Amino acid sequence: MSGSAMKAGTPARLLKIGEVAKLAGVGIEALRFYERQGLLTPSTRTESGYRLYGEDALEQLDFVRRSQALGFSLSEIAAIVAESRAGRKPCSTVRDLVRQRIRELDDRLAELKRYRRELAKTLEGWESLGDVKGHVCGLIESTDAQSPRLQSRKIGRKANVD
Amino acid sequence: MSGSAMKAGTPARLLKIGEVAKLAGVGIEALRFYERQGLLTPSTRTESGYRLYGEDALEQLDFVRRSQALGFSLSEIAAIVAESRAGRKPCSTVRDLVRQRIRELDDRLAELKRYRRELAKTLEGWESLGDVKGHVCGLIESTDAQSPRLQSRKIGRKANVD
DNA sequence: CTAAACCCCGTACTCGACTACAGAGTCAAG
DNA sequence: CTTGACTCTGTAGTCGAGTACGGGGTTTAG
Repeated sequence: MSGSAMKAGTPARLLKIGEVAKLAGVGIEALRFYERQGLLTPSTRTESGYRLYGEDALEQLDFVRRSQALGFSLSEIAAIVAESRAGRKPCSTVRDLVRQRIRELDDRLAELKRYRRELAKTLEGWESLGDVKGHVCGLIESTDAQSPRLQSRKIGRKANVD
Repeated sequence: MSGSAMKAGTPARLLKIGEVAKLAGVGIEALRFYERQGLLTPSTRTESGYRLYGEDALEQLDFVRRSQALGFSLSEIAAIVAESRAGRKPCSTVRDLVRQRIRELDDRLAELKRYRRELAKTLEGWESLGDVKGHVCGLIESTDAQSPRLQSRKIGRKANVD
């Protein structure tokens, strides 16, 4: 990621929050927010209280972003980070987390595929049908005879634990 | 779902909110909420104001639930419902919506698959590596040399429109 | 030296999809 | 007739991941 060209000459320059934000492509407020969540602590502060981040902050941020993308919530990420910072190997914890996430991912993948198929089928149906008016075009009903009883209504992630 | 066995003898019996809730497996509050959102209006009210739903309410709810599962937001669904109730064929609108959703779905599917692969790879790496402590186990970094630069950081659905 | 640009903190707001609660009225069984 | 289950309205709270704002202090370029 274009970051291996500088190695000598830069003795871990400290960045102010705005620079980090710009470099990482996140908002300043997000950085402060991450700090509150224990996700990314500036390595120092100036006399006057300005946050100063080491360049590793960018890596850390990347870690956060990528973990997020992989389906972890900020609090999970925070937990991992905390573990790791406590010197304890977060590996087993993290591994469990990851295993679980993989399982969830598989489920969601399957679901999404099913939905995709349904949508496509529905669409086809309409296309060949011309315009029936009124009634909602039978959007979903009867595309599938087995009523797949969707269990994760919350398509976003992680149905709320009832 | 098991609803074609009653056809004669039941002159579209009216259901009270609690019955609908039970039959549909949603909370009463959710039904009232849906009503506020224009998603499901009871067909009548009693003198005293009790909501009375026809049996089609169950179908409608199913429609809502399934549309949701297919990735539509409640407001999109409401729009569709409104269109259809206005007598105008929502089909073209809906078709566009659906086409778009399919595209989005494909993207998400691809993304998820990629993430899945990454996760699995990471996990493998750990498994073969034993426990390194400190540092976050290289959770993500360097699993993939091409830095897939994730564009939809918001994995939930529909990155906020910048 | 001054003004613009940057940064601080704390609080409050956003959005989506609900859920909870308070206080009051209604309905069916015993 | 009373009790308890059910329903009404309206407002408020939840969760996640931030964003926005107000009222300051600080740094830096000109």
